[in-house]
Amino acid sequence: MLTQASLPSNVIKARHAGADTGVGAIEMIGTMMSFARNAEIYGEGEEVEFLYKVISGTVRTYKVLADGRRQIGAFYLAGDLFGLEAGDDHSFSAEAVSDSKVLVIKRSAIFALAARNSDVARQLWNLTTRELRRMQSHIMLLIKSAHERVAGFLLEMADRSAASSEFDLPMSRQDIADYLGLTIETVSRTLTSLENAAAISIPSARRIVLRDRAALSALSG
Amino acid sequence: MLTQASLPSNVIKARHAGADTGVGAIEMIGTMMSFARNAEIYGEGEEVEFLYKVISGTVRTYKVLADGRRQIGAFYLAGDLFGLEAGDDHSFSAEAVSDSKVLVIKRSAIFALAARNSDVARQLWNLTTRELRRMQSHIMLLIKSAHERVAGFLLEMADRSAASSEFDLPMSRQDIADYLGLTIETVSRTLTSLENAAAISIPSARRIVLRDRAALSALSG
DNA sequence: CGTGATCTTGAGGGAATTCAATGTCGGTGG
DNA sequence: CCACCGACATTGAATTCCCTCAAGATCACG
Repeated sequence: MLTQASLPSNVIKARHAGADTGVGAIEMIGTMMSFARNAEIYGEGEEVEFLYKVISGTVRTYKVLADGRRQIGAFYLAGDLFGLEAGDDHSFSAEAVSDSKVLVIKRSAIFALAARNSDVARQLWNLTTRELRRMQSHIMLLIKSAHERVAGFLLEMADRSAASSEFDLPMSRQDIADYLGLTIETVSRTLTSLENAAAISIPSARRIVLRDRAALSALSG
Repeated sequence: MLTQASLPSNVIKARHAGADTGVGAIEMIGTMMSFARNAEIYGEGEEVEFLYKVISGTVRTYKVLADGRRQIGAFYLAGDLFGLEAGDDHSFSAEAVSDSKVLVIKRSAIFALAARNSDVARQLWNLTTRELRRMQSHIMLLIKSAHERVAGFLLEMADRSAASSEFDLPMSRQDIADYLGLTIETVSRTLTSLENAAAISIPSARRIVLRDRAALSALSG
């Protein structure tokens, strides 16, 4: 356990239920920070200094290619941990999709903790393997057709939301497009098409109701 | 499929230069096995029991969707480690692309070693982060155009080959297509087009000579 | 209400796929 | 030795899917 003296004055000792995410003690020490919509949390190329936990809101990680194309690597919802990357520097940038509260934990504190506490080490490992699985399913999405990608994305978001058959999309169509490797128009048209096929309904642009999960699953390849 | 019974009698204590791959002691104990072209090394859904090091030949990991589409997750060349996955079960299958020799190491032996030897633990971590980076760049490939994917793939293979400007492709066009999320025809056409553009030459189907690496880089997005 | 941002819809074109045929290479048996 | 065969690769033609460019529609917010 770290001593009070070793921490900045504004540290909050926040206690959260860790069982749901399986990460326990890691997030028990950190600083709460707020980020406005579209605010940068960290930038590509910066040193990896912190681990982050989304308390409220949504975060996206992304990379911009030389020609301006943007690829979104992941969306992180409330409860998700992010910021742990391969190597010492961030290969992605992170931004708040909507106004967000994020618990910021010093990486060095975690690694110090992990060295002495095998439970923490295992939690770090769990976090990493979860990230690996996430990337694998992202790859499986990206090889599919537009309909399959969008259907798969909706199912993923539904699984990650509390109420699994009805939820709000925190991100714009552009964000979804950049996550799925499609254009904004294709995303929009595909959503409309899924609605016409009675697989979903879209009471408002950001609200999704799953009407026929089986049809969506079949569509998602 | 491997059985535990096949291991004890013929264990080889193999010593390899570990500096190049940064994995040192991990591969010092294991069993050498040979796999014929297209032979299965492990199957999707099987328990993760071993870690593997390619000694010679090439290995592919892949997943087959319900409708028969195959996605190749990665190619592993001589010197590469593979088989370490998120979770207790393999989410991909692994096959020999060409006749291959593979060093098979018990997972439990490695983890036992890692528990006592922090150097081994760090090597395991390095292996994992390398896998994360590989997946990230795979994702970045998959959002691009066919020309960019193929150009990027060739550059990747060149970097991983000894002679970086001229090399043999161990895998078929179908393998490349399934790795890049394209059809075999598109891969073939794109290679021909790159040759016509004087970026590469293809003395034989499996042989690639990089003629204009700058052009390829530009093409690869 | 206006104004800008976001989203949807339409028309047309281009890129990749599909279906089909031909070409090439390595191995095997006559 | 070489002719044949099967596997692999290339090429062609037509189609489909997604993108681009463009115009409206809707929504959030001052």
